Amino acid sequence: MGFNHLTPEPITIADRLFQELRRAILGGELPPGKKISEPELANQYNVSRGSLREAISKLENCNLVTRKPNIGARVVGFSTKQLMEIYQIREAMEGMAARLAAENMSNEQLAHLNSLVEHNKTAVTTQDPYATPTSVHYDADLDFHFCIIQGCNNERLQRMLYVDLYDLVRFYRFRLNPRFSEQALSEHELIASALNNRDGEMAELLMRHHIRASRARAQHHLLAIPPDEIE
Amino acid sequence: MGFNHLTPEPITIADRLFQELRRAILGGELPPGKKISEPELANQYNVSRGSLREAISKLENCNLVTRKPNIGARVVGFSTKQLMEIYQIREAMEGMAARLAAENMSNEQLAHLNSLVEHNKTAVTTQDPYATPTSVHYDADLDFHFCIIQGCNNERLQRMLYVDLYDLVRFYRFRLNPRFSEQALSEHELIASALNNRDGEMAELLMRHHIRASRARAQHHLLAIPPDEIE
DNA sequence: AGCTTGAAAATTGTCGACATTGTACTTGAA
DNA sequence: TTCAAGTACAATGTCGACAATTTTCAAGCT
Repeated sequence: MGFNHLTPEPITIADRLFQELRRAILGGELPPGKKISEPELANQYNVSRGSLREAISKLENCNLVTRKPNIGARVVGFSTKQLMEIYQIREAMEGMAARLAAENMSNEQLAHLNSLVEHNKTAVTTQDPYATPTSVHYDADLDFHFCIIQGCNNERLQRMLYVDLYDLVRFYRFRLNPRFSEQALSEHELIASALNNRDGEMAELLMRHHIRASRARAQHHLLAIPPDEIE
Repeated sequence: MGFNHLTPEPITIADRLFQELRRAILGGELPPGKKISEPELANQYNVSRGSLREAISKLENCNLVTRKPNIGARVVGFSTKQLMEIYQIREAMEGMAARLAAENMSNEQLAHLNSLVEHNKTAVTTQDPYATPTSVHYDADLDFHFCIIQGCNNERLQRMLYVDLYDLVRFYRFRLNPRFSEQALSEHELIASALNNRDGEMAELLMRHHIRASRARAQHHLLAIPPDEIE
């Protein structure tokens, strides 16, 4: 699973801890809403509580845990409302990112994006049995969005999407485990073609439509799940 | 100056430190790019380095300082490029916030917004000598945007704007000290009227236009400043 | 003079112990 | 039996000291 985005080398102990805990949360070992016990985890990972607290602080930045003074930290909770909120934010921010990418993306980045779309298309049509939705399509969708974000030439927008939002996206995606619809694929193709034409206005429109549609698909998918499994 | 947004009571020492340092950075006591010396500040505020480090961590969340492993923290730097990036992000996020506010804002919130606009209009037309641009108009603009954000009914969008972006906005605004143009006021009126009509589409369009225009005004204003005062 | 090397000083990272706050349980009375 | 208060326990907040790394600066060489 694509955990190694923007995490170069763990220099310090707190950094290493942060990455391991992040992985544990995104991978489901630490369930949503679980209390994070400082003494327990410090013991488990053989580090001091100070370093652990710094790691928790970083997790708070990614919105993967929430802390209350004198009470402690918990893994972020799962809620349909929050998921819908995230889609709204992505619609706005990634729409802008697509517009900027159309204007600023390098030709190399564009070529990479096209190869992603192409590769994904063949993977879907050939119905490779090993290309399960949880492995291939999954990361393919993420990679598509990451590639565009990377081309937007706005460092702060990139950082906000990467560290403030996309860990939450992964958090929900792992738990919802959505089938990657073929409709989403064709939406990707449309966006890519707008980017190839360097049409920022169109790219923003199509990206917003794509994310709104994804939100609707997720909502529809949620209705089919027994309510007791959610939240 | 409006520093007391979303800062209820300093429960813990680290919280208090965070607020004081935040104020120091936004108020200009700690200049952009200044190295943050842990021993020095810990001594100055009579706290342990541990608490100070936690406060610095919180400042990092607000994007007011940047930290590098084994090197230390610095107050965020001033750069025209970054300011323009922030305007682009605000255009996307606050545009969405305006759309959502049109749909979800309570009548009380709407009334408050109207009173803000009205009060601001009279303050401008009467040319009250005490209503200097740095005190009244200043916070008036911030309050206007905050009021709309508060009405958008998307908690995460609110938090992202408040904690991740608006401290940076204050950071730049304090240093640029822009004259509040009458054009901006009329743009506010237009946005308010769209919100009164509960027209989300129009509210988003007008908000985006307003922020894009503000960005152009800021850029124009920057060109009139000797380059050595910037960065 | 300018550059490289090396040691000394300062700064950041890490740790364990103490203080303070929250929590759970027991005990007692209505 | 149920609720309240108090006590004991556990978790978080805070601190000072030690270890590892970076920076500084002075000596030596080309």
